Formats: sequence, structure tokens, C-alpha cells
Amino acid sequence: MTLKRVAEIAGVSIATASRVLAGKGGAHRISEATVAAVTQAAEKIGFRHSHLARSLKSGQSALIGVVVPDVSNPFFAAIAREITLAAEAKGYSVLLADSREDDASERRLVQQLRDRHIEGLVVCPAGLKQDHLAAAQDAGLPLVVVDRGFADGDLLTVTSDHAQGARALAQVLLKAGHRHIGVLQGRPGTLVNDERLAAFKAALASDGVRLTAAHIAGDAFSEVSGRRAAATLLRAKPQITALFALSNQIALGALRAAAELGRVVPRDLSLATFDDLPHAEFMNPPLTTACQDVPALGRQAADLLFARLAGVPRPRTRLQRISVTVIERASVTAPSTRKATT
Amino acid sequence: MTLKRVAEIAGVSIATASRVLAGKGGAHRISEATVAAVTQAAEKIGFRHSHLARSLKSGQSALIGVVVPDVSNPFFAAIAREITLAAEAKGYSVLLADSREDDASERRLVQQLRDRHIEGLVVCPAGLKQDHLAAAQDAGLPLVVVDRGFADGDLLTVTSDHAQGARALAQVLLKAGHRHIGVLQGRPGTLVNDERLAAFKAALASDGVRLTAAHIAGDAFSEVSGRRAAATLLRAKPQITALFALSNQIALGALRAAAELGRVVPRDLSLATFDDLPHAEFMNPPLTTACQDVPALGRQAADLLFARLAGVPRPRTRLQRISVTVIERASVTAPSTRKATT
DNA sequence: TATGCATGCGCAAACGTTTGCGCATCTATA
DNA sequence: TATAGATGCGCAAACGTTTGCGCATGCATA
Repeated sequence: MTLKRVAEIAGVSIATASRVLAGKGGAHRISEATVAAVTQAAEKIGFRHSHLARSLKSGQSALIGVVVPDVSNPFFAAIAREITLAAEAKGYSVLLADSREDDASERRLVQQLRDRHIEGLVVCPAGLKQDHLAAAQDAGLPLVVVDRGFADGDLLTVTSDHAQGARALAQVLLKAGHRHIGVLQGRPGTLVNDERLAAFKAALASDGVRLTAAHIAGDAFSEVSGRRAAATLLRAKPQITALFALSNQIALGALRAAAELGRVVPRDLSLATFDDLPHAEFMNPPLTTACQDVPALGRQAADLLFARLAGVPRPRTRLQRISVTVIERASVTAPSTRKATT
Repeated sequence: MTLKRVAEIAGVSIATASRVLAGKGGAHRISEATVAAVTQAAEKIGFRHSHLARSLKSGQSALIGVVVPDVSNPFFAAIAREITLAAEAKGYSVLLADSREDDASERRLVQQLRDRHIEGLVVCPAGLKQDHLAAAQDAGLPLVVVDRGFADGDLLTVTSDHAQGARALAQVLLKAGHRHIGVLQGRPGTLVNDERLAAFKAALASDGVRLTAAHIAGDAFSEVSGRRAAATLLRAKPQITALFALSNQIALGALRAAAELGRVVPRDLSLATFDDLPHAEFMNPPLTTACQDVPALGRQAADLLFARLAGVPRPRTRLQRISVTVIERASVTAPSTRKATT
């Protein structure tokens, strides 16, 4: 199953076999007869190039890496899929890694991928550190960050227009008449969290509604954080009539907490969320959400990466924004008049 | 960044550098001083082994392949995740491929992965053909099929106990009093579809309820198929009071179709489904479902694969079953008395 | 009969490792 | 002062490719 074997059978040198199978027979003035012989020999033993040897020789692995915090999260899965499909179309294969939302794992995985000579990397960072990514980029590795970017630094990033979504959601809640609003945040310090939070706060403020620290809880983009944060907030501030969950994992947690506290959504409590996926429509209640265009995030990341691999220079705008669509569903209504009784 | 460079700096031969960095200094009687020199040199230039070269030399790529029909489907994503985590723990990396539910793509992708010298493969087949997989296995590639297996052949397979789940769901529907039941099937001919269908049919039959071809519709495990099938069935047989969807994608389609036909679930129509994921709880209505243990499927597949890679012989039972848990929720109630009016 | 130019193909190095074998040098023994 | 056994390390082949260079052969031209 090696070129050598093919060459032996065809009665030619390895070099000739290589050239023929690379389709360079013409360019190297190899006779029709020889081409046929080599082709047949290859066919006969079912010859396939060793990608390994080829990569070693050529320095091109045709491999890209994808690192996400949790593959089983449909949000990241959808992103991974777009990248995988794009990669396949370009002749690349994808090495997938799951950082388990862990900074140290991510570091290790990125290094591991680099050891495997990936030609490009798409990563959704788990943490707040970007030095390992910056190092990779400085070492010449084409790199695209997706979703969870960094406010500073120089990493090319594709992410949603969080401010736009948060503002729009704020409008929805304000318009419905809510004045006591709680925020279930994700991981503070992340671009995603901070942008959403800041824009939401600003939008409320411009309508005269103040969002103090006492109205904000949560520390991760997870269901457990959402649940705990919602419980905390609802207990500490019963006058809250609406919650803004910064992700739909968090929203799930909020739904659980609300159920546990006997508050029915949306009758006793409105809920708006930044959303990952299109399941919201069939949820109970259907969630009002700022819906991210997840496939577009993945596609854009892939496009940017492959453009760079094709030699296209990096775009000047570091933060590439994908717009979100606010969809109003049943989880937001006017605040219940009996809110004080709770 | 090569061994050669390290050797130069340390003033030793490449061989010595290799042995030191492999931790074989002791076994090869290399002096403390030399070991230190090499180690420092490596550290100094940030040396990392080329996985490529190592693989080529050793014949071990430490790579496994995972092929699924749709990465963005949370079901497959969850499986992919378990395999990825297991692989990482064993020092393997994962090459991920998405066959887009397409047989030909799958073939191509499997071949591509084999060209990359994967040491093992987990695949969830998109189609009804298994010859390419059998070929891979016959060629000595450790292979585990997950979820969608084949009734015949010799491929080691991890899949749910579909018959168990289907039977249990049949009991639930029968107990609720349904006698006119429709089935929204997935892809006929697949083990998953046929086992679920057959067991369901048998369970109904043992209670005197006949399930004819006219009560079965659908041709794929997709939302569109579910929607179309549900619409067809409900229109052709208005007396149907309950639907059994063979996957939750199909169930989503059924919900859509029901909504379009003005039938409210569960008031006018009960719905039970074979489920992929734990979102069902928050759906509207919460779905009664035979819940597969998706992580267990992935874990078991990974365990079997890595056991084989570690030299453990293949288990004798070809079809490894993971049991499912039936969860009764609100989507199944007694048949509406006004069913005839519809 | 020598010279020139196509034509058709092979040699061998290189990619970065690992590893079997062997070769020096030194110390202790006879 | 030879000899043996450690001790410490290097040579070179091999993994499967790709590719620059060059070498034959054949034919037409001078």
C-alpha cells in the first residue's frame, strides 16, 4: 500500500509513480503507457497516499483545529458543524477538542493541536486569558476567535452584536411596563457578558430605570448558575417582575428556579433571554429571545479562517459582528398587578 | 524547533536528544550532565515534538475518527463529546466529520479519515449500506458503530434498547385509552426505525390494537418528515387520537403539523416520542418520551473502542444495548371525547 | 559522422523522528 | 601493561512522500 509497492508493480521508479499519481504526468513528459501502468498498479492494490508522509514532506497538514468549551452544547455544536462543513469543502479535516469550560484544558488542547501541525484554529475561549492564543497567532498560526471574544488584544473575532440584542430586549421589557428587572449574568469579565450587561443597563437607564448590583446575579453561562442566581434574586428582591437571562442555559435554570419558588412564567414573572438555538419556540412558555444567528457565526469564522489560509490579508476590523434577531414570544407580558403579594 | 536544533545547541547527536526527551536517558546510560544540557536546550527554544514525524515513524497516529450525520444535532453532539473527552483522556485526538445524512459523503469521509491513519473509528451511519464500514473493519481498523446499527453484518454496535422503549411507550398510550394510534417513523430499513416500529406494533397487537400501514407515515428522522407525516396521517385518519414519533426531531415536526391543523396537544392529540435530549421537560407541552441515555451511548462506544485499541478482544455480543427511561409528561392524556367532531 | 534538442525517466535528498547496533573511552582487574 | 567490562554516546536506516537535477536514449540537422 505504499508508493514503492506501486512503483515495483508498474516497473517504474518511486518518483515516476509519485508524479503520475499527482496528475503531473503531462508536465513531466511521462508517456501514456507509463501513466497507464502506474494508474493500474495503484488501482490494483488500492493505493492511497499517506497523508502523514505527505504532510511531513510538504509542511501542509490540511488540518484545522476547533476548540469549544462544550461540544454537546447545541450552540457550539452548530458552530463546529459549519466549520466542519466548510473545512471539508476546502479539503481540510477538523481536529475537534472540548475544553470543558476550563482554561487550563484549553491551553493544553491548543498546544496539542499545534503539535499536530494544524494550519489554522478556530477557538471559542473558555476563560478570560488570551495569552496562549496570542502566542499561537504570533507564531504565525491563522486564528479566529468565535463568540466569546476579548475586549482588548488583537485576536480576530466573530461574535454577535450583543449590544444590539440587549438593547432590543430592554426595550421589550420596558415597553411591557417592567421597572424592576433582574439580570442573570454569565461569566463576568467576558466580552459577551459585559457587552450584553452594559448595553442592557444603558438602555434601562435611558428610560430612567436603574440597574444596581443588587439586581445582578450569576457567575457562569450555565443552567446551575442561572438557577441559583434566579433564586437569589427573586428571594432578595420579590418586587422583581422580569428577568433577563444572558443565555438560554441560564434561562433554563431560571425556569427551574421560578417553578421551585412557585412563580409561573409569564404570569408572575417575565423572562427574556439571549438565545442560542431555535428550540425556544416550543418551550413552555415560548421564550422571548434575542436570537443569535449561530450558523452565521460559524460560517463567518470559517470564511475568515480559510480566507487567511488562502493568503487574503486579515480584515482591519478586529471584531466582526453578526446581528441578532429579537423574537417576542409569550414569556414576556405586562407585570402582574399582584406582584406585591408575592 | 526540531530535534536537530536541540541537539546542536546541546552539543549532542540527534539520537541522544531524542532519547533524553523521550525520558529514556536512564535506560540508555546517558549522563546527568547531558540530560540537563538537552533538557535546557529544548526548553530554551520551546521545542515540541512533531506529531507528524513521530506518527510516520512509529505508525501510531494517536488519532481516532468520529463520523456523525449532523454535528449540530444535540444527540450526535453529545455522543461526539463523550468520545472526544474519552479520547483526550487516553492521549488521542479526534478527527470529526459530518456526513450530512448522506451515504456517499460518509463513504468519502471514512476513506479520508483512513488516509489520515486513524487508529480507530466511531461512526453513526447515515444510510443503509455498511460495506465501506465492513471493509474498514476487515482491513483491521477498530470500529464501533453507535446508535444507528445494522440488523445484519458483523459491526460492533452500541445502541439503545429500542424495543424496550417502544413497548413501554405503547403501554403508556394504551393505558391512557388510545386505540387509534399513528406512527411517525424515521428512515425505514434502519435498525433504529424498524426495531422501534416492530416492538411498538407488537405491543399494540398484544392488546388487540392493530397498526396497519395506513397508520404509519414518514421516511426520515427529520422535522420535515415528521411534519409531513403527521399532516398526512391526521388528515387521512382523523380518528387518530395519539401519535408516536420515532425521534424528537419528528416530534417537533408533529407539533408544527398539529398546530397547523388546529389540533391542540394534548387536548386533541396525544404525542409520545423517542427522545434524544433532556429539553423535553421544558417543551410545550412537556413531552412523554422514551429518553435515551445519550452520554452513555457515547461513553460505551468510546470504552469499547479504546478497549480494542488497548488489545482487549471484541466482546461476543455484537449489539450492545443501553437501556432507555420512559418519562411520562403532559403530552399524553386520555383521548378526547370530542375526537369525532374533528 | 559529430552536434543539438526533445523525450522519458531515475537518483537522491529532504521532511522530523525513533532505534538497533556499534564504537570509543575509561576504570578496574589480572 | 594488556584485557575486560562498564559507561556514554553517535551512525545510519527507516517511516512514505515530493521534487530539483541530471542522465540516458532517439531523432533530426549540419
